[in-house]
Amino acid sequence: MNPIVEIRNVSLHAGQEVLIQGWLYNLRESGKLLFPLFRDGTGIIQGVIVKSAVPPDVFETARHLTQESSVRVTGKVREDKRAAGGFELEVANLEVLQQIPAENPYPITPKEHGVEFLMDLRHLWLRSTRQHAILGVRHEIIKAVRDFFDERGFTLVDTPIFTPSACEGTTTLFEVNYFEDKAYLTQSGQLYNEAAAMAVGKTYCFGPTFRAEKSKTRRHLTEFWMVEPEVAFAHLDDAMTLGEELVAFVIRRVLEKRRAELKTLERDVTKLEKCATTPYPRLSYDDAVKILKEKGSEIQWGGDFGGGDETILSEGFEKPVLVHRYPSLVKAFYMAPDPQRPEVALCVDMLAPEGYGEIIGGGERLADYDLLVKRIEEANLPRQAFEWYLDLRRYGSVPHAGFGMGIERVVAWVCGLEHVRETIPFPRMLYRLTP
RNA sequence: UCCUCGGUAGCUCAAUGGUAGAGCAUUCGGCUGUUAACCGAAGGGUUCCAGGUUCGAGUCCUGGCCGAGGAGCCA
Repeated sequence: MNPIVEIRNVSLHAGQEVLIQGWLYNLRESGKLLFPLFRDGTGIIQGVIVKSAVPPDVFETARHLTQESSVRVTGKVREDKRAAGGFELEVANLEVLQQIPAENPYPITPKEHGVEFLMDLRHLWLRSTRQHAILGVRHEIIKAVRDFFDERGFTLVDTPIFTPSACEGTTTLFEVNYFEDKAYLTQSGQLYNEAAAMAVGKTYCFGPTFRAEKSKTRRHLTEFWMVEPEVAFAHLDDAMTLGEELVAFVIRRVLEKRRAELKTLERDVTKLEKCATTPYPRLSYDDAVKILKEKGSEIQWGGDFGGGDETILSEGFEKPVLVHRYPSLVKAFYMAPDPQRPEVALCVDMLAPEGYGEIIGGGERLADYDLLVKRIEEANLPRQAFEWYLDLRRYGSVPHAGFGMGIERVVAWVCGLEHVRETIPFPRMLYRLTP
């Protein structure tokens, strides 16, 4: 029996006869020669079939293989500079598991396709090299995020996806039936994270998040993944430092482990290399408004940045930039005010370079019981729903800070993608619930 | 919700108000080193839907549906 070999490992088997299990990626033909490309999820290898060297039925079977038909192929691995990847497979035999009929061929051809067509066929689109590379980078980013927090003594504490009410009361939530009651899909693990931080000191949650906003831009999904650390006894500066160290760690890891994928995506890695070290530039909201006004933005002090403003700001820096101390009025009720200037909050947004915009948002939480009660009332939130949250200020309240990082926006930035819809296997958007 | 653009072969797109076409995909043929191979041939159409103008509509008009980009909105 020939050993079953993954294509990524064929170089270890040069000169040996092996078995590869996969799919036909493409087939080129040149007279009595066939060049089938096989993929198996770990890579692509070119096969060579010489008509005179194999039984006639093997040649005929191979000649009629259709794109994405599933096969088991045996053959000898040989180093050859003429093959992409440096190795090719001298095919000796070929077992077809399923031949896709010519009347109903695989719909995604090696040529160009439109976004709508590819999104309708997202379940098949994932097989293409480009999507494959993005999935690999996404995996590496998630792994790096977990390693980062695990190595620093954080405890993963999962927060609920069904929630009884709005966490913040500002954004639109997805409502679901919960037996005789109503529940909402979480928009943030934030409040539960604060409870966890009071229990274990340093915590993070990592899971899906849902927002029912009718946003239709390249930066928005209705379902996306967010990692949210929360640290007891931490202040705004600690959150900023943690954020920049996390992002730099992730960038270093991807540069170290996923060069091949970044090359497939034609990513300019020199731009990422500049972001692999800290510190990142820090900018107060006041200074950011000044810069934006100089560059012609309509922004006035007190207003939140629009998408265009974020782009202008981030384009001024080669590294991600930390914008801190926004006006309290545009931020959530639980943000701690700056004791020096109560009109601004101890919060921070990290804007990725190259116009990718906000990837992190967070800051120091309001630890004072009386002030928190006041803010809940000012925000017209149902006090009763927040009694458990107020307990965190009744029983041993301490300063604490944290943030949320949107995984898809980070993946889009690292991969250099136009749109976040390609960063998640099955995107959920305003007008997209299938497949 | 608003603005802009679009919808023609399985896919990507052409077509001055006057015979609906190309490339890719599929099938067949040619080629012993191809690299999104190449060369030749064939099959393949409710031009998004409904109305209207016209001798004649893929093209112009009205309404609708669907999509894309953006705005608003959005830690």
